[in-house]
Amino acid sequence: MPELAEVEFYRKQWNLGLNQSIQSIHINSERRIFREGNPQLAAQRLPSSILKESQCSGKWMLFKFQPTSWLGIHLGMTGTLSTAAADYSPLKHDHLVLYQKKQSLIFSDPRLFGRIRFEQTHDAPLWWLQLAPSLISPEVKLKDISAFLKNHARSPIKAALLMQKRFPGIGNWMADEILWRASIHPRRLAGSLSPLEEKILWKETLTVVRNALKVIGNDWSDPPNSWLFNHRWKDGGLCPATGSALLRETIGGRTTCWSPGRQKI
DNA sequence: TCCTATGTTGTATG
DNA sequence: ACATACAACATAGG
Repeated sequence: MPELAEVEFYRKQWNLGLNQSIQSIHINSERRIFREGNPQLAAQRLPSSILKESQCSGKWMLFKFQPTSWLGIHLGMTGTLSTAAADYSPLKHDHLVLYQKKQSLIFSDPRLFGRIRFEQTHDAPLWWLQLAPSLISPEVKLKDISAFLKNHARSPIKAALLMQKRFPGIGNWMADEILWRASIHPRRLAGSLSPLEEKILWKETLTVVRNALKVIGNDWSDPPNSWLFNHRWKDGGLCPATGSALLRETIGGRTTCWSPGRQKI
């Protein structure tokens, strides 16, 4: 499910456990979920450590534990974070449960596309520091976007928007939402956009990111019906702007929805 | 049975 | 080496 706003929502679910120590942990499917981490080390070090803070970077979350433990979590396609009572019994798809005195913190993921990285370092781990800067940080400028699109000139713009190196946290629905707002056909090649189209694309990217965080990132409210979001999945969906039928095809390897009258090749 | 699913990566190909 | 395309991963639900 998760793109940057949903990831932000899930990250906050564990805030209930801030500044409390871990009593014990439960790990399941560790060969896959910890495929680039170290489950033994996590099982050894997390108990008795204290959850201090967390952050998001794109679709990654990082949880900091005192004294020197870090838990990086990616939710894949179907991962979730939640909390439950302190005596919670893990279900089939619960791959990590951190038991605290007052509650348990749960990572669950039926499809196992998610991943957990555990590190024992003083500072935040290197892989975290090397993630792409947030789209809404001042360091990312239109010229960076423009240069990136030129470097991927022969990719459909839809595929380019899904590349986490430049568009961290953007996923399938946000990419479609951005292109719909910018009135750009998802099959247009990234290198074919005019300077004006690039400018509009970048402006709408920022708008979609900010609005998604505001609406979904806080309490998972439904986006307003004026967004493409509420119309894109169902057969027979109509464009909220033009009222005409939406189209869906696979572009850039993902099901893509667009409004043919508004987004032209 | 077959198709779909808000993601990423390894591999093949150009 | 770089860019692009696509199968593979694993499970559930329509």
